[in-house]
Amino acid sequence: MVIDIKISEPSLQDKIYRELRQKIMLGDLRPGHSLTLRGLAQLYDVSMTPAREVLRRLAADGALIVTNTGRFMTPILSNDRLEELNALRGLLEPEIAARALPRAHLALIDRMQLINSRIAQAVIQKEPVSYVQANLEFHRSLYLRAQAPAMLALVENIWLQIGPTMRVLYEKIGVLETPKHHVSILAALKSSDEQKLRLMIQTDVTNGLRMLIR
Amino acid sequence: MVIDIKISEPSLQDKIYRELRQKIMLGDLRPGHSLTLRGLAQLYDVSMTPAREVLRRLAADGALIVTNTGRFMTPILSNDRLEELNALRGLLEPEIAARALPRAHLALIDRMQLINSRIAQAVIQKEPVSYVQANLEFHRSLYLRAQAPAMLALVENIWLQIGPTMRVLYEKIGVLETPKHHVSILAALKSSDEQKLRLMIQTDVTNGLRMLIR
DNA sequence: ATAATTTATTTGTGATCACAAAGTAAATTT
DNA sequence: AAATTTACTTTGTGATCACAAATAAATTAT
Repeated sequence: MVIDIKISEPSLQDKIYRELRQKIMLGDLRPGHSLTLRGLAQLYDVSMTPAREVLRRLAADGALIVTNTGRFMTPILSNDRLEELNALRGLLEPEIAARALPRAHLALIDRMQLINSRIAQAVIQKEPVSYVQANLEFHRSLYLRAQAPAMLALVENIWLQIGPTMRVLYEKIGVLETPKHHVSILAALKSSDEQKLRLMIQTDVTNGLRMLIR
Repeated sequence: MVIDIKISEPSLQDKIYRELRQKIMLGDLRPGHSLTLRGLAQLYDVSMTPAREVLRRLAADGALIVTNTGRFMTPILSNDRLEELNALRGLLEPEIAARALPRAHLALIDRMQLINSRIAQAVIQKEPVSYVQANLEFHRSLYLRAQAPAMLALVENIWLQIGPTMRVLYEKIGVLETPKHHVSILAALKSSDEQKLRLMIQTDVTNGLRMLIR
């Protein structure tokens, strides 16, 4: 009997998809940035076929919008929409954080503390992209412990939609300060205080935008 | 000056996408039902190209899962996953309902009452599909008033994921009774009682599943 | 008979092409 | 100089094909 090791290599478009998705989430692309099939295909040295699938998938995710003439671009969010998306963060993230709390052992908290120092570094060096990246990683590393994949998927979906807009907001305002509620979040984790954790996550998300949008 | 009326006819794949999406949401397809490119293409009398895009978009929505060998099928949800998705409903739907409350005038309530009678009819005739359809329409007609498109999109996304599973659950248990909390929801709307509305939506969602899953 | 192997069929992926619609630049007219 | 028309380029859509991997069916061997 021959044992088959399943390799199941990721298809070509999957790699492009993940790469572009990451770029959008971290704000590498500005709002209104348009992407073309042939442009993307050329960039990754593939044919139009994988390129179009990637763009449509991202559009299905809300990472891109499709103009009424079929063009793809990163979304330009109205203030209303941005606030709605942020309200969703404020609704979902405290819940998923609370679910992660019982499973958040010390090693995780240490790692989050480390990530937090990376955020501080990004503030000093005034690098909005790595700031956003470290900030999201701070939250994600916690949420992963919730073992709630569907919930995390929704949260990341929202991050994806606000990515480009967050970038320009950070650029405009400047990354002035390290998120002050992160230490409170860490404290709430250490003391296993669910109510405090929910509140701190909530305010971190809410104030994060209020600071930007004024 | 000539005024151009933009027709912007929906592309061929958009029609197929919406149709299939609806089918899945309403439970026309059972969990584990597999869809093939050529099968779908033949069914709608198109080439493989539009068919594959539709399937990938639905997969991006979570309406379909992609096996590790690239096949498409409707998801078979574990109990954990189903409960997680239902918890998300319980989190999101009260919020969006509360947002709709100030805008819910009498005409809407009347319409919801009408839909509710359709649900009762479906119960009598033991038609799970039209039961699910009317039930979702009851909720959606309310949520539409919230003017929170991103929030509604997330809610519908969840409905989409649980569609096939709900169908079989209703088949197994049988559609025994009209959802008893709907009248309370309508009452809360009439009296503009936000707290009651939130609670009733919440219990309607929660009990709906508990009834099925035992 | 049952398990293992071979053969045949089905299936998704990526490439290439024609085509029409949309966008852009240039030219012409008013 | 401004507006309109014309010509040109870019772009997404859908179709068709070759190919390799996966699945199903048939065959052989134990």
